[in-house]
Amino acid sequence: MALEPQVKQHATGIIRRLNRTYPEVECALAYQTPLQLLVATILSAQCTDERVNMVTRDLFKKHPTASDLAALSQAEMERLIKSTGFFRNKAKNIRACCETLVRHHGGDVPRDLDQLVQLPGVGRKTANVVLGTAFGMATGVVVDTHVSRLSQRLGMTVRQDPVRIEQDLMAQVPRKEWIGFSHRLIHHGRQVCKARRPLCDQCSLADVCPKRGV
DNA sequence: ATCCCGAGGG
DNA sequence: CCCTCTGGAT
Repeated sequence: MALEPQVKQHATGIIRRLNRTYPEVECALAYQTPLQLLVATILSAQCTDERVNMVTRDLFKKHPTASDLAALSQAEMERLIKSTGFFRNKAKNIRACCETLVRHHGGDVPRDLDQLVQLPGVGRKTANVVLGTAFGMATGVVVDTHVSRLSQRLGMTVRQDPVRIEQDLMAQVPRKEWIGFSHRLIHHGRQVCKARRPLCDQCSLADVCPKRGV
């Protein structure tokens, strides 16, 4: 199914503006290894990145590797990550996830989307972040709450389902831009195109946005 | 569709 | 008080 030329032009204009506005932007989560990015991304569900970084700074200082993290008790892990919310599920998932990595992957993170998604607590969004950011292997566009909201406002999709949204975006955005596009949209969504009160008067995408001022 | 869940903004 | 924050599993 061929894409309308004007749809692709619309996307090109959005990408160009994002790249000019945020030439340096990258992943806002702090990490030193792929394993740490994986854990930080699991913690980032329904939580601000600043809070995740506060928690992981202490967590990774004493427990930097998968085997360190797998060795923590459920109660101790819960205590360390409590302020990120969903702490029971996240603690259980991180422990099981690290246990699996130690047992089946030598404590390393697999560079494979299908294997990543099988890990407890790891969905498509998390897997795309890790592969694209830590390994430089873009397997898709990262679709989180910000990317969903902004791609809808910008008229790049009318879907609600994250998988459908990702398909629409992958068709409009060149592969080499997938990860940068994701991070810039997320950054723009936090700073300007906010969920509650979007700052349309200071938005560098306003001239190509169907929803500007709404 | 629903649950998990703390923290901050308005 | 209500909404939102880089979701995932059931």
